[in-house]
Amino acid sequence: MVKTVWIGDVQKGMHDGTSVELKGWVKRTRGSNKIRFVVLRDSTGTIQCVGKRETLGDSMFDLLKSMIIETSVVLHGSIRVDERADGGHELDITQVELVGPVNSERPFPITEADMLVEDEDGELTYGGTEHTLNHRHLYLRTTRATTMLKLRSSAFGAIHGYFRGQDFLEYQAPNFVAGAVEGGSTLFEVPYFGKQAYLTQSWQLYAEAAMPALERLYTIAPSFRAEKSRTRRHLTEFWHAEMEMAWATNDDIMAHGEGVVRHVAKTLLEEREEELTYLERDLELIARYADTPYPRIRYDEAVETLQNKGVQIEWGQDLDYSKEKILTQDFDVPHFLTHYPKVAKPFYHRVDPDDENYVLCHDLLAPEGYGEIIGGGERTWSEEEILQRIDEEGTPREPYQFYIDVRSYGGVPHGGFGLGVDRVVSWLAGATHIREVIPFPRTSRRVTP
RNA sequence: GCCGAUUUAGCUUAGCUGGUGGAGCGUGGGACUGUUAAUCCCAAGGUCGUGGGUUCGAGCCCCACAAUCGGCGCCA
Repeated sequence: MVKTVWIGDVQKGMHDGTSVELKGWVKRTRGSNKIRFVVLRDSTGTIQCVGKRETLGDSMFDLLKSMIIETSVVLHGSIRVDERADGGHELDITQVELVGPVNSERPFPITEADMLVEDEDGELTYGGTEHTLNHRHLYLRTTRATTMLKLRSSAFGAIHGYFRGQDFLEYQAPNFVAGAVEGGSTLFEVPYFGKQAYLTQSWQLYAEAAMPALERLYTIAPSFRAEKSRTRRHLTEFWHAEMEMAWATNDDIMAHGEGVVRHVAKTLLEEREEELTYLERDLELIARYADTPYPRIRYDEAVETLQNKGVQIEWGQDLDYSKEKILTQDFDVPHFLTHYPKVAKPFYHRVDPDDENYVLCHDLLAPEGYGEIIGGGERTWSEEEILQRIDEEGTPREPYQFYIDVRSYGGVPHGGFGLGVDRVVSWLAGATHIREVIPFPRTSRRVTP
């Protein structure tokens, strides 16, 4: 039963002239009553398989003819180099085994036409129709979806590789929580044995609790935010790569943020050149994201730049997406925005000791209009300061008692960041929408399938 | 929460000033071919999102509702 021959390897020339059995799914068929071409697909690629009536015999040839799109099959035969076949290799079929049939009255509902839908501006959109979203479980088999999932896998691997290579420990926090990290309005409420619980928005508060124990820690875990955002960069459930580090400054943390993003870009180039090429990504561009240092500018400079460009903005205002987009136009690699005004950020950000109007924080903005991919900074670490900041904001102390306690027993300077993994993949893949890079996207209007 | 748009066959769509709907893909049948999203012929498949209104007559005009999509705010 174990599969030993992979189509990707066949197309690399690893089985030329040998007899093999190929297991996979029918992607497409064409042919006549005498010769039949079956394009077979597996997770590693596609290959054209040829069957002739005169060699297969009538019953097996008719069986081959009955295999419609997405039928699962085992095809036996020999591999031959053939320029006429896409990919350069071909299987001469000698035996046909039907594994899982497809009922022709209910054929595979995703067709080529679904892949090539133009919006009003003539731009192609992918998998964004109601039909493809309703059939997401089947849409995943399409080349584009599979390609995205491969990039995603490599990105996850790269993040783990980066942090483990830097001696960070992987650490898990609960997903049921009692308090908010961000604003309370974006919490998903969950009934919890007669009490009110929420789905976590971030691993951070629990990571800070473990910071004095582990000192360098990270995770990749889902976070949940009940934002009714309707944009191409928002999900209600997204995968959050977060790190927390003791004895670290804002600059130290940014260095890791830059390090991990560049490492993801580098890994995709190494592991997924074929997929990036399929997506028509400019490999030199990705190489630049991997090799070039990311500039750091302060909030004040950003505001000044925007004002010089004639954008209406006042000091103290948060930088929304439209303004981020104008800023990113000046950069061809991601760049950091640092030192936001205290009034624009929540209590856990540490106030800059050099100027109490600012906090020691940073956002990393991706180019090409993809926007914020990292938010992080130094944490308010002394007990007095955290109590003062919580009270200032009018946030109740009670749900955060454990968070305050951490500071009562040997608090130290520390910080960390959260990275939107889906956003990073979306950006590096050049996706038209973030839902392209996650198998079952959760948005404000969809939880199914 | 705000703004805009869409809804016609399983899917993608065309539809003229209002006069009972065309195509491509897919599916079935046939022809033909070392085919490349094959090609050619034929067939099945539509209460035009739902409800109401205007009209002699509504896919098309008006109202309501629903679903979906796109953008903004907010964020990763």
